[in-house]
Amino acid sequence: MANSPSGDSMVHRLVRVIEAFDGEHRTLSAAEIARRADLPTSTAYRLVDELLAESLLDRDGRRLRLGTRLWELVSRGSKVLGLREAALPFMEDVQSVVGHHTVLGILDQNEVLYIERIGSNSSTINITKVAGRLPVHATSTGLVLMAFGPADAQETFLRRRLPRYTDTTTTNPDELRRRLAEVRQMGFCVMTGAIVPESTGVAVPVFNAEGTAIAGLSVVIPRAGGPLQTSISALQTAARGISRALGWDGTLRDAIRRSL
Amino acid sequence: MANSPSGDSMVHRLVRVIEAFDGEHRTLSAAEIARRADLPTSTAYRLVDELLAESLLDRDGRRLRLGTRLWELVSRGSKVLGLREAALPFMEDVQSVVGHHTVLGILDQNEVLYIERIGSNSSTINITKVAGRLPVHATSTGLVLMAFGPADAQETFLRRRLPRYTDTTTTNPDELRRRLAEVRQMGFCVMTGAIVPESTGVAVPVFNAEGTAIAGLSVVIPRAGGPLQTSISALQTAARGISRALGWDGTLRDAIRRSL
DNA sequence: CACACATTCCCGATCATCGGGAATTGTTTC
DNA sequence: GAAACAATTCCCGATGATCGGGAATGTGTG
Repeated sequence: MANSPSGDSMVHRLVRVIEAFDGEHRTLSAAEIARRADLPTSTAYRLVDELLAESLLDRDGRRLRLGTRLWELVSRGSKVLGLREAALPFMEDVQSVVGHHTVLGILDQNEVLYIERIGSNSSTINITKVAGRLPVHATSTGLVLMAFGPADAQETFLRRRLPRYTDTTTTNPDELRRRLAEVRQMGFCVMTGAIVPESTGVAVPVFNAEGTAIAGLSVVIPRAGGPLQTSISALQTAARGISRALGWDGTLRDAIRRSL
Repeated sequence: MANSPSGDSMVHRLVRVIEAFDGEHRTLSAAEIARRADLPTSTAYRLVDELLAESLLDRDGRRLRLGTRLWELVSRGSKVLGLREAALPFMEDVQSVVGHHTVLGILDQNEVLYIERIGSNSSTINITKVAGRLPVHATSTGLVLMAFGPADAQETFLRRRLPRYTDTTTTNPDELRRRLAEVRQMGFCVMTGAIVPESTGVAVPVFNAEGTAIAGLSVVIPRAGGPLQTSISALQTAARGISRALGWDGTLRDAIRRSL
């Protein structure tokens, strides 16, 4: 059976090609793409040609990189850019008060995807990366997103097997349920050393018009015990500002929530 | 000749689908995609299915949006994110001194592509958009990129027919050549009302290790005549900072340039 | 110069893609 | 609530774009 096309779809191959590029491999040669995407040589070369023709890849000599046109297309249409732009000014406010890393994350495929970060360029360990992912159960952002997010997401989340990172990582479903309830009651989440010790996250939800959390805003501070209350109120003010900037005036809903 | 596949490649169709989404159309139904991408209905539906399978599209009821996974993949591998992250802190510095819109742009396909903007949320008309394009010859950012960019780009640029936007837009090749020389000599570019009247751009180049401009940093101010010198030195300090942050220590080159 | 590797080019077989059409479901409108 | 309209899903045969092995050529390296 000599020339049989492999079963997977064209799109999937393209994804593999794009996935071949990452933070450590911003430029690749065609042969490297073939290897990393596990494609037959000639197939890889043909795909690269097609992508070049559409400017989805840029060529510099024999090195290839993801095209800026691709970034442009995706950014224009994705909701990420809008969210990021709405949030940035408020994140700066938080930053000026709290002074450590300020991070914005959303829920995607049962993980936290970080879409923006501004940081004092030294202070704390920066485990969060823009366009990077972390597990829901081990991050403060993850828990607020889960606590105030859509109900169906919570179900599937609690049904999954969760990995431990340090001895303070909570993986037990019942305990997580308890923590989620707590977060819902308090309106924020503090989590210490669930992935790396000596690093505390404080997160609050950013609500949409329906009152579901669509993003989590958080600060990462060196250790617990600082003036938490200051951070929390700065975060909450900012979160409300972001909602308003996005045209989701949460005032009414907030009032209801508070009066309960 | 009933069922003949249309001539264009798969990738091109996918691009058309992605292009169907933009700032005004962040969510589309499958039928809208078919119309906007000019695809036969059943083809569009099949493509949408494939894209959903790879999470390149997200589905919300019957509305579709560009998947955050797509944004993630592209951002991770693209040089844009790195540049943006390196630049942001310095842009904030500029912002705090100058107080109007501060913008970062790069050259792509003979146009200026803006990749970051921070702005006083009211002051000036914001013609620049993140992930938006403007022509080279009518923007200050465009001219610095051209003046200090790779030589071959200049050739093709000057050979092209250029549109006028206002009566101050420079389209004459010889005059442009003169302006480019001027920019090279001064080290910055000031341009007033070349696209919309009453809006002045001031731009400086951000150099890479080889001494070619890879980005243009600029501020947009309401009208000419303000304390230009302040803006320019703020921009230049920032630009040097960005180069350094990217690991391209421009000190040596700057010294050479200055001593000429 | 020899060797390894990257890149380009060629080509026949195969099967995923194409798109018309019809059936089904959902949404407006009067 | 019924009719008119649009959106979505499903089916299926014909077609040609895609597949990938292989050979030739280019590039760099010790």
